[in-house]
Amino acid sequence: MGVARTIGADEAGVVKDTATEAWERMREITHDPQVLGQLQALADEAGIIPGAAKALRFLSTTEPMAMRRLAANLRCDNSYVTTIVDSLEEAGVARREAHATDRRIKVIVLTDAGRTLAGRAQEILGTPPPAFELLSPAETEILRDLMRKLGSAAKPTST
Amino acid sequence: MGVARTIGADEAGVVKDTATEAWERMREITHDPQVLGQLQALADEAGIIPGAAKALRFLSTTEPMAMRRLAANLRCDNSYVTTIVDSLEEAGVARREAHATDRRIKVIVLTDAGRTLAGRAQEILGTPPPAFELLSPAETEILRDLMRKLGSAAKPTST
DNA sequence: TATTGTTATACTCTATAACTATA
DNA sequence: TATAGTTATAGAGTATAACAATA
Repeated sequence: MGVARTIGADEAGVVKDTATEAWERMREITHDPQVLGQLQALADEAGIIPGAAKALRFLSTTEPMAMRRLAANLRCDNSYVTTIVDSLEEAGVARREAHATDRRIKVIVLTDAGRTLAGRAQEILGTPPPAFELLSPAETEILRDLMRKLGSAAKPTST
Repeated sequence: MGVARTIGADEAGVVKDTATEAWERMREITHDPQVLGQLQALADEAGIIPGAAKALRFLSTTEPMAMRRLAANLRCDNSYVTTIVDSLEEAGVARREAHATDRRIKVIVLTDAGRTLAGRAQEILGTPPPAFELLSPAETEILRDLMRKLGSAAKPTST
């Protein structure tokens, strides 16, 4: 591996095309177990379940969020959000509050400790891995532009 | 949701740099829930647990693999491989066989049905999403090269 | 003694269905 | 009647510790 060869065929006759290789490598890079490990450590330290640490990402900067909306962000069921927010509340990271006008809705409000924690979670998930330093500024821009292009085809996510 | 905003800065004054944006978008694209969905469907159809479908990827082309090695590939504990191979065996997708020389080791051998299934799993996980058609051949090559560069910093993974 | 795999167990992830309160 | 959240429950993911067989 790592040998730049004439692209398009290999000795087994199996053609691994450029897009496939790019895709496989993208998956490998982004599924970095280290990120999960860091998040796990954060969760352990804070006394929350790992799923709650992931959720913190969406609770970080915005105003209080309805539980239902968190479920949409996490693409999980409402009932799991109950579990997550239970964990956050038990650890003193967040609390439920009633919505001002619609009393069916509960919003999730971070405590001060929660805001700090959320910032760290955001940083863990949002910080590019060290390998990005291998790219020149120009290459980084090219990469970003390619990602924008790939992302622009995002599924319509009806509703 | 779904509102496209000016990218690069948000109302809080936080500037999101190029690498961070590239990274976040990469993660979003590669964590496509549709891939998981397809794999889930395959698992349902074959009567195996979803984790076993992921494992098929590593069992596809190679010769019989020791359970321990599958654990390393999946980065999970041996005990979970027991669960996975139980599932594969119950569904008639694979069977355990004794290693020729070291009788502590059991190797996983795919059945004919298993080989077919493994090919499909490989295809699901290895096929780039439709959005890749948005890239020109030249752009695809650039992307692949960038991924090679990023991947070259991969952790040494001793042993 | 060290290694491979299994068993028992426990915690977490996540969803479905039934339910309560509110709209 | 429809919607937000909760409860009960269950299957799946996953790890740790103790164990058996083999090296």
